[in-house]
Amino acid sequence: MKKSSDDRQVIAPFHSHAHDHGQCVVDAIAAAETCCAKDGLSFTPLRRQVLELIWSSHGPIGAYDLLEKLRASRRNAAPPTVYRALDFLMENGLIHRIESLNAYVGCGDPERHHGAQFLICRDCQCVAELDDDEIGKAVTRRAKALGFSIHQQTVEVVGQCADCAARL
Amino acid sequence: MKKSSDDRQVIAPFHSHAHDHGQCVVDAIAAAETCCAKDGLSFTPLRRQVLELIWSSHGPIGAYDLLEKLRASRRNAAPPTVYRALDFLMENGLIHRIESLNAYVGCGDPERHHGAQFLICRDCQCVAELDDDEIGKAVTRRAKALGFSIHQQTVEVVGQCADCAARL
DNA sequence: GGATATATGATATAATATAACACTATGAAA
DNA sequence: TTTCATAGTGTTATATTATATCATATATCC
Repeated sequence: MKKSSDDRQVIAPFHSHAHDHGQCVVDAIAAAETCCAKDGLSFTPLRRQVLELIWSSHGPIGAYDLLEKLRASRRNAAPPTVYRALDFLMENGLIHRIESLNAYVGCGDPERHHGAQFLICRDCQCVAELDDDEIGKAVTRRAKALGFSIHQQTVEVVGQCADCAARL
Repeated sequence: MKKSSDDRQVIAPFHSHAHDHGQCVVDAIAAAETCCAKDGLSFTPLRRQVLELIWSSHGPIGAYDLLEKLRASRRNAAPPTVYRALDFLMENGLIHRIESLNAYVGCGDPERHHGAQFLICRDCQCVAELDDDEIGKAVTRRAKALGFSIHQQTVEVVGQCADCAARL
């Protein structure tokens, strides 16, 4: 896919439900393998499976929905099973938590530590992950002016994506 | 308080625990009265009391903490009692919900419809509410480039405030 | 006053997340 | 090789946050 200046900082753009999502999942797992290997983290079968399920869901997914899917192959999975995997994946930048949805999405660029902004479509529930320098810098500048040192930024924008605007 | 260029867009700055917070509460309630009167909303005793409790808490407060305080004067208050009041206050811009804390704070500028960014200190739990044009515009610009129409922006930045940096 | 909408009371339950303790496997230290 | 330490998972229980539902009261409008 050719990049235009407008999507240069778009990590995970909005994409149609028609694209080859299976490939997205495969690529994401491969990237996670690489990350974990590099950092000496143990990417266990459980963690891998949870990450696959998150990517497979094609959008933010809640912990309990995840649990239900997980139970297809692990009959006795319990909430901690899922939450521990989620904690691991978040700590290591493989997924993000969308606070306003109590849900989780795969990170489109796990190998790079980055700020993130999410555009969340309230109609189709799809999420675009951005890493917009301008936004990040504006936040940093203002925080600095107030003597505030940033630990973590969460930018969540709820609205309607282009596809839904056209479709509805 | 004299305004410098740096706090021009700061709606509710970080403030020491020593300031006259009673006055903040009184002012906030007065502003809410004005807003509601202007918009023909019924600012009932319950809603007023919940707003007072939120402002009195001097920082983000959770629904169940609020419920407990509310029970001092309303023995049989239940979760819906609080959540309904919170819904009213949010819908009408009198408070904001901090997603990453599951908590609520009074809005420092209820009479004006505005975007909001929050700097949340993880040490003292204080919150600064900003309405930084640059941040808002950067978000808007990028959303526009993707054909995304914004409904609501939540910017939450977790870190350490200047006071805590000096104190710890 | 009666109809309608709005607000609150009251009970139950849903949805999200964590605590605590037990068990296993792996690998390092002695 | 035994012992110890650690990381990962299993299992049960419970905490925390939020909503559904139906009943009752209060205000408003005609």
